[in-house]
Amino acid sequence: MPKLGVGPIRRKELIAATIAIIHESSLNEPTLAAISARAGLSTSIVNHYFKTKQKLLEETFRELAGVFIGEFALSIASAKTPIDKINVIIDANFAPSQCTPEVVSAWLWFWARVPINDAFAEIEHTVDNHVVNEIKRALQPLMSEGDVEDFAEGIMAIMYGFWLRFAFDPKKLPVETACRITKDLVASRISEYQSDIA
Amino acid sequence: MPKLGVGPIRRKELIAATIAIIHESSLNEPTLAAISARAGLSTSIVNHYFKTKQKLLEETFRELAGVFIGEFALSIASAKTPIDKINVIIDANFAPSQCTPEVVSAWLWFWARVPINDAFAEIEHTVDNHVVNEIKRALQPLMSEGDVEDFAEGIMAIMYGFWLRFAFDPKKLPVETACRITKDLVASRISEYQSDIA
Amino acid sequence: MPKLGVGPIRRKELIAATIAIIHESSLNEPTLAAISARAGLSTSIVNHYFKTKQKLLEETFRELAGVFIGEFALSIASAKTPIDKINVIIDANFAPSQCTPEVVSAWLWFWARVPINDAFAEIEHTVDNHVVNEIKRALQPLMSEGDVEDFAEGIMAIMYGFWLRFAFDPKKLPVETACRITKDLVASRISEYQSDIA
Amino acid sequence: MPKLGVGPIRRKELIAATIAIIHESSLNEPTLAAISARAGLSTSIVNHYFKTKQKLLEETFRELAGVFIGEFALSIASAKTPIDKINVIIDANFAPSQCTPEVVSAWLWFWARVPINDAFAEIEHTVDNHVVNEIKRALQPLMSEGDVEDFAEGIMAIMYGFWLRFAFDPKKLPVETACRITKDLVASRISEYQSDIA
DNA sequence: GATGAATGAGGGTTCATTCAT
DNA sequence: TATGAATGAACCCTCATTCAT
Repeated sequence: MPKLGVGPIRRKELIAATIAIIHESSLNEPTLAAISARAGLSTSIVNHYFKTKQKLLEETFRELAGVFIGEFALSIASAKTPIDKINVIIDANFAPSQCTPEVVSAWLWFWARVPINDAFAEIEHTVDNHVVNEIKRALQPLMSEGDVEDFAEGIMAIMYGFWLRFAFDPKKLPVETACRITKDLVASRISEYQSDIA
Repeated sequence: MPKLGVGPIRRKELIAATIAIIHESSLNEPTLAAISARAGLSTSIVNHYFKTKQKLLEETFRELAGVFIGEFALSIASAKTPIDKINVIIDANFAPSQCTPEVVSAWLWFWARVPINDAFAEIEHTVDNHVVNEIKRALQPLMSEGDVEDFAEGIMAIMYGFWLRFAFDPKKLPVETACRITKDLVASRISEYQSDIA
Repeated sequence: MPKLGVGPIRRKELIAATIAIIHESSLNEPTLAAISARAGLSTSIVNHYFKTKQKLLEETFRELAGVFIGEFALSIASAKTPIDKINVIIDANFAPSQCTPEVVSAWLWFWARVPINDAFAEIEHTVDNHVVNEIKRALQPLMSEGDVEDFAEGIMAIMYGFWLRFAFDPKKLPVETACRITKDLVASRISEYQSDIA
Repeated sequence: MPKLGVGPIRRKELIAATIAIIHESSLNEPTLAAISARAGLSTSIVNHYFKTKQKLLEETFRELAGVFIGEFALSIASAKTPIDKINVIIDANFAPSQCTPEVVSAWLWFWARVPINDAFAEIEHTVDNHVVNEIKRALQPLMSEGDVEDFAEGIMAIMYGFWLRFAFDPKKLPVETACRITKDLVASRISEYQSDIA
């Protein structure tokens, strides 16, 4: 096992601190002072390891995206039926690693800035494409192309909506409940769709 | 009809500018410079009319909340069946006044700051209570108390999720489509629920 | 008795408010907002009656100086012996009208700004000359010219020192005590001076 | 001898500049712009070293108070007779370090703000207690308790009065003269007091 | 006679960044 | 590798002033 130099360690620490501070500051711009204080380091360290704040944020977003795509890739292969595939996708979206308030806040923060930050936009675009494509591929056997589009939008909307609640709602809806509700809604719609066809 | 003095007019203008700038700055803190420039006025004017930035933002949130509650109140009375009531609630949430990118962004911005801003929290709390109560009241005839809770959460999640897309997604999903998808999902789930019971 | 128009009345009110606010703000620059609020008027009124803040302050200082000179002039004529004259001067300095915290604060405020405000300097100069001359005239029969100078400085210093305490010291030393202590110190010094001569 | 890093040096420079600027601005609120310009540094440096203007001012006052208490402590031990002790106290008050226009202006400025600034109040209170106690201790052998109080007030008043002149009077009364006058006044009063008793 | 509308200058503070060590 | 020194831009806010009414 390769021993990490102090560099990569510090980078990880700073990225973790960034995510934490984004959440704590309620979608306000996280300050380097807060981030480095959280990491127990001086402010200048950011310049040392990431050159600019923007670069630190990009790395943070890339890290988030990487973990998410990872969750996704792991399970999708094993599913057989369309319904199974959809459920696996839903499970990935509600994976514990993706549903902590800190992670959700960070996702929202980056997502909100996509329109004014090209680097963020590119990362987000890649992830979004990936997810939407997987959903569509799973749905294709079940319905017409136009319906697939709508259906995918609906599923995404439900999951985004629950994420919002995970980030901000003090009632702390359990992830499992959210996951179940999502699956139920999707299953109901699919079964109804199929009976409509028949 | 009472003629508005220049005061109320300027206040309206500044509130409108605030909403616009919140959207444009992608959930960054809107600056008074940007807001007043948008309104074609000097920065000092905010102190003149609102005393502080915080007060301006509170007024802005109150305005948003008022309009939303208004949409809501108008239509709810006319609905007869539970399904009708749910659909009326969904219509209110997807009313054109609530689904422009500017308005959605503003809602998200205020919502995100609820945990760190007591004045915002109070306004949000009032609105949230109102909406959740209406949904629950509509669902009560249809299902058990525990299921009502879950169902309400699901409906809210869908709508929140679509709102997120309205705010940020460049694909500009039509509001009508979102509304229809939501209603379909809800209707499917209800009809399935009822056949499960039977 | 001539009836005052509203103009002179407002001017008096604003001058009184200015003195009060100078004291309350602890030698900070009094703001027009505070002054006019105290007078129950709008800010713009100052421009209306005094044109500028500087002019208002000058008028205020002139008013203070006028009252002081008045106290002074009233009593000086009646004194016969040098000691009597000195005591009359001390009494004038400790006259009730001159020893309220508000008035003392105002004096200090203007006095402090003499070096950077020519208009204030001129007013102060006139008053100072007047007082010093009276003290010297009273002392001349008692001692040599050089000693007169020193003695006058000492008397002024005592009185200024007590004024400082009136303005700021929470112990609220009674004016009568201050007056008596001053007179005692002066009388002791004079009697010792005379026994030294003899 | 510990070598000072640049930090302590800058802090000293900024404190010195603060005192100078308070004097120059004639008891107006000193601005950070003026202070840092005087120190040849940028405005932001204050945040770097003192965090806030208030903190800078507190440090400045603490510095003034420390030097004064130092003057005081040095000499008090060596005095034997009550009169000697009083004179030593007077010398300390008129020590060159305490009688420059800059230092006196600063004292007055802080003193004036004691009623509205708790941090200043605490510092002032400590110093004031110290001085008054020393004076009283010196006078106790000479007179009754009630007289001690009055006498101490009188001595303080004289010194405060002279200080005022040092700060603002362009005639620039020599410190030595002020010191001598004060001692003479005190000595006269004491000797007369004693002959009254006898 | 009196006020509200509106502004521009200047205040303290925050913050990301650069640089020398 | 890591930090403190230092700055300039931008922020919100205060304030005296001008102007129209």
